[in-house]
Amino acid sequence: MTKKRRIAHLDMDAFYASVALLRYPDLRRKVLVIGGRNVPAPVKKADGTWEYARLRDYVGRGVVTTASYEARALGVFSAMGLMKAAQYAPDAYLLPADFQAYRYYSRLFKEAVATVSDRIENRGIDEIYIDLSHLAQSSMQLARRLQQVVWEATGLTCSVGISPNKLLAKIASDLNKPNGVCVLGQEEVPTMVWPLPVGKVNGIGPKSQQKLARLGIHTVGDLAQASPPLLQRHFGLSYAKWLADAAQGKDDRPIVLASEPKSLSRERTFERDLHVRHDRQRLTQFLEAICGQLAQDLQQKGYRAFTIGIKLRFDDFSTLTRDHSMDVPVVKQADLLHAARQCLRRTQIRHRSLRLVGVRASKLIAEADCVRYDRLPVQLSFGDLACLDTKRD
DNA sequence: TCTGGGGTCCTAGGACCC
DNA sequence: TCTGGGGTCCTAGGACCC
Repeated sequence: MTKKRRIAHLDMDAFYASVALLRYPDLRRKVLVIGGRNVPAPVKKADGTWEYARLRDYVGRGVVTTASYEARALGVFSAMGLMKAAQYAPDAYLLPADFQAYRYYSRLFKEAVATVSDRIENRGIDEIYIDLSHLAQSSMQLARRLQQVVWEATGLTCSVGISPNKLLAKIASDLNKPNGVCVLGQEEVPTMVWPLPVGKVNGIGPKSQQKLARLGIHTVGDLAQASPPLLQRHFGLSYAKWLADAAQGKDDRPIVLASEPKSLSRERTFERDLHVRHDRQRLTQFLEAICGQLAQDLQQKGYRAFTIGIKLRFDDFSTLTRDHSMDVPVVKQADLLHAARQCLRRTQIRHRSLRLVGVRASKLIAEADCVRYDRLPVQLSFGDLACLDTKRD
């Protein structure tokens, strides 16, 4: 019998937009959208005020990264194309993303949270799970305390959900946003969770929502009442079981305190589609640049990769991937590029137009663990290496 | 006026091995 | 003279998340 857990989910409120407001406070309570490539940074005028880009002037393929709550009220949401968002909110102020600033404030708020509990699972730049099981205070006290330390460290608000597991904590943190607190117990699942649309459950995305809707399942309550064989027929054994558990608020995933990256990647969507033959030079330049960035990322983070893959997105938005594995891990731009070209050779794309090219490094090995590869002739395989090891020892 | 960029995980089929 | 069965690794695609 394991001790009852107490898990918090802490979610920063409109994080990118809120960080921007720290620097540009005159945009507070304004309709504000963050996103896009080539969005001009604000310009300081002679009188000391700032001049901002407007959403209606944007041209390109960028999407909304974050919309302020005022912009959301007009129907603008994350991942929406900026040109489409401009239809809903043409007068919105538009700021480019500033990832350096986000990383800085991300570190600040996480460090502040660690003073309350250091059992933290990172879920990206603006949210975390926190294990509070070992603490004595009430959940409400802890939630308020978390909000307080984050506010004091950053001047930013967040929303906190506290529950017996990650699934419910995530749902809870969303219930009273922004600057909200919600303590949600297992026994409240029927009254608080069942009325919600299935899409509120982390793990049920657009595709599954559509499929569930076709079965007449719209709310979590509908899902809780669905017959197991029906779910199994449409979603397969394992996902059906997960769906049924989720509808009951059951989830025993642990808090993961540390993890190593599984892959690193870089990709680039072009301003206009590029034809594989006619725009060959431009494509080559992009591919080289992407491999250069990825090589830099690998070196900075201290990894090499046994597998390099490419990702191509065509003008019809369909996607193709190819992987190329090697016996010796690579990290240099020229080696990434060579591997990427090996992938490209296995495609038939001469007559197609591309909107995106990406390169991915996977099967990573820490730099510290592959010093040995430097001394080996390239012809030696991974298997040979194991032999050498045993002989040496 | 369609749809970014960085990730994780799952599935399914084929190769390969015993 | 028609063919097992399990395990594991690899690749490709897709769903999902922030």
